[in-house]
Amino acid sequence: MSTSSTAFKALGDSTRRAIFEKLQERPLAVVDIANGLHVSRPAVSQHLKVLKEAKLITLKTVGNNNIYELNREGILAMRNYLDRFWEDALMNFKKLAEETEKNK
Amino acid sequence: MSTSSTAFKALGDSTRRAIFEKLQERPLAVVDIANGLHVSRPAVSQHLKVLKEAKLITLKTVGNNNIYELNREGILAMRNYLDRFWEDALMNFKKLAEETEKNK
DNA sequence: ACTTACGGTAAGCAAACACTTACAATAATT
DNA sequence: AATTATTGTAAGTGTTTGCTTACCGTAAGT
Repeated sequence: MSTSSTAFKALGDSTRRAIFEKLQERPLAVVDIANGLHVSRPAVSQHLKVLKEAKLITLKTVGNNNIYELNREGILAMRNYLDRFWEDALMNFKKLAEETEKNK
Repeated sequence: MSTSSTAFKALGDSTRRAIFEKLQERPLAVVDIANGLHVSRPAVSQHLKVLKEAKLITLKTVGNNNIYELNREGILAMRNYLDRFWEDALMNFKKLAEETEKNK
């Protein structure tokens, strides 16, 4: 599957966006991520896997703790992809509007 | 559901992104959108409904044709939302890196 | 050594999703 | 008026998804 698809899908789920936003504040262990969320700890583990595969977060193991944090590279890549995506969409939109104007 | 969720989900499906990208070139009737895609025409109708509800496209009826086109407003809104989203993520990332550096 | 805490994964389940075919409504064509 | 073309929607189906509980491995604390 394309990079964009996995990233879109990863952030399309509200629980995963909640996790992502939690990690914006600081890197956290799985228990701390799960704490306060409305789903079980294993569910969080599964979501973390999805976010990791979408390259939006990374993990480093410290002793028995898995500390997750945002993946700067992945986020930059996604932002760049989307910038072009919107850019293309809006540019074509503009171009088309001009042509329509011309043919009046 | 929040605006961002519906938009993320809308673009998380590859068929819908294919439709969206087709509409980047020009406004199209449903038959023309379905033409060349690997799914049936009613499936396309359903996808169009999702994209419309995500405010990514609009439609205008011309006789018996429903012409769909990109929704500039919605796309701009989504882009702005995401700009801030990435901005926040990256800024916090940077801030945290600096604090970690300071406490060395 | 034993226990406790952390966290990934397997199995199972209900809800959501992406599709299909069948149908109905409307507008253009003849 | 009858037919054809365009489109949305309903009903049904298989797959995917998001969740749960149960379980297992590993590392730290006692």
